[in-house]
Amino acid sequence: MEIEARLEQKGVKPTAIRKLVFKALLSATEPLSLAQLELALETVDKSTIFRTVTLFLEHHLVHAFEDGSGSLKYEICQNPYGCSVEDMHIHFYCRNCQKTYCLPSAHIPAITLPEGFVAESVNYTIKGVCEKCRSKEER
Amino acid sequence: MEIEARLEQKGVKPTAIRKLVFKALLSATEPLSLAQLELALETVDKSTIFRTVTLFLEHHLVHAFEDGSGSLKYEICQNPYGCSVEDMHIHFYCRNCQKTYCLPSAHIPAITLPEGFVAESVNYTIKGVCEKCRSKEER
DNA sequence: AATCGGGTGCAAACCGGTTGCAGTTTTCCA
DNA sequence: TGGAAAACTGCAACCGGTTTGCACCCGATT
Repeated sequence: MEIEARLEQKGVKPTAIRKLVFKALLSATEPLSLAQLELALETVDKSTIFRTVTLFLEHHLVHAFEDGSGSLKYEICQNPYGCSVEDMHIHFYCRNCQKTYCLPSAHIPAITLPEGFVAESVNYTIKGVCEKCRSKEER
Repeated sequence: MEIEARLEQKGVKPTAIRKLVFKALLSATEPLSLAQLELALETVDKSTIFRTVTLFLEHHLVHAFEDGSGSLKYEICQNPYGCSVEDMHIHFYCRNCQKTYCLPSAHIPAITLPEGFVAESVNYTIKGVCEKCRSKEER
């Protein structure tokens, strides 16, 4: 199975729960928080989910970022063979409906850091109001 | 006094504590968390500091962002007459020494949002290791 | 001086995230 | 094949940052 292979490829033993968590993140239409994962996987304990996504993080299966909602969001790395800084995209968080949009067309513009600084991860998030909510507000 | 004028200009009554908080943020060499403000202003209660910066936020005297440290950082808006999205700069957070650097030379490259989306704030943060910490690590 | 409303301190609640521990399952080797 | 060791999971408690309820205080206004 596809999911199993991706876990194994990164050195993560594909237990039943891990496959569930991975699948939930894969099939979600947006990056998910721990709470959202907990909701989606009612049978699984939150500490297990936490440890699972932490494991995924360490093995570069997913990445995490803060979108301005106050909680971390987790997202599957697009590139199965390693998710580099350049691959990261911008996120848009709607303060009204609380949905987090990926803007995959918008790659994060690179910045030249001061001499000696080393970037390990990048977070570019825009907060505002999405199209749907704005058209509602205007009425 | 300068500080008093800036508070009043934005419709914030300049109480003694508010001036203290504003001054602390102004004179800091980096954006500060609530905990850091609490430390800098030992006589002031943390809930008061919280309500003060929240008030500042509402009146666009400061802006807040999450730098990857786990806590929000507050920073005086550079432009006293309103802090627009274009004025925002990039932050660098060192996971080793936990210092947050402003990279004011690096204005955030603009992104064209999908039709109908409205940006209200922007957060572009890079996490990694700063020059000082890196040279230490290498020894 | 009495009154009123905003400002402040204290304590407690809250919430997302994290950990300790015990029970269960899997692995692996004698 | 049995049985110990290691890995995985659930439960409950904890933690730190943030937020709120409430009572008191203080300055402004009548």
